Amino acid sequence: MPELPEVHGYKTYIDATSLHKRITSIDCRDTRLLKQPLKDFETHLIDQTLTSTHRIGKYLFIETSGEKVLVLHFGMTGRPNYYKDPNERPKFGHLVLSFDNGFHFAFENKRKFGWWNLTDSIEEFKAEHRLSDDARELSLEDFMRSIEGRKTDIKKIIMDQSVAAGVGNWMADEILYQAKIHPSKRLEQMTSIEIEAVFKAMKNVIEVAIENDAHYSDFPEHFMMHFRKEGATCFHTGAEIEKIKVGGRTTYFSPKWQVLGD
DNA sequence: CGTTATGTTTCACT
DNA sequence: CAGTGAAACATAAC
Repeated sequence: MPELPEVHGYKTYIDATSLHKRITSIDCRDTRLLKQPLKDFETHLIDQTLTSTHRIGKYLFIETSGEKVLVLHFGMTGRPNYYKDPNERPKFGHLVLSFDNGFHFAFENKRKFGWWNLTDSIEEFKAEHRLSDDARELSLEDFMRSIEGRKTDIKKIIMDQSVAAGVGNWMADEILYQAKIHPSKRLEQMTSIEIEAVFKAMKNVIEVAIENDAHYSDFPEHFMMHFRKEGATCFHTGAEIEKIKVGGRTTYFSPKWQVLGD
């Protein structure tokens, strides 16, 4: 379930398990997960080691002892899995790196929307993909600058990876619930106070989610993740949560708490 | 069987 | 160029 906090956890996991071990082989069951030919990955990764990781939004960059940087995106259903016994290869571990210590790193991807790529530099990749700074690091000034003049729904704005890298669908709903802002509120109709409230809520949701290892049931009780579903009721108002579409994505909000105004 | 799902990219229109 | 809505990608789970 990878949005920023989940990928943060994956980074910690990979740092603790998979660095500084010589890569002996790559097993790819489905090359659709690779943005470049398998041969390229083998050329650049075999006999090398993973040396460090950097996360920007939902993207994880893994530097290697070779020339290239490995880029991972987990899609909607990806996660890493480090294991020893080959029989423990996860069902959806379509892509596996094996290390000289006998352990394996599986890139699990049930729905195959995740992928691997190779890049020369993180900065280059970031520019090519118009990726903003990570939402956790982003300054209010940069945030305000990048949304200036935009005319669309606030939810679409905060989910735009060129505005704040890392905010996905559940986080956007949570952020707007915490900020008491209707997801369809047009940016051009918002006051700077409201926009700042959204920014602060974004920062808070990220920190709370990371503190709790993205484990939703451990979130504070006033967090929407506990009632982000049809038929559930809002913690603050007791009113029923509504489900709508915003920017093509399913959106949950509390109509009495997040009032659209006129 | 039909619907839905945490994401990104592309494309045809306004 | 900015924004919109839909489609495409692929597949499990309800």
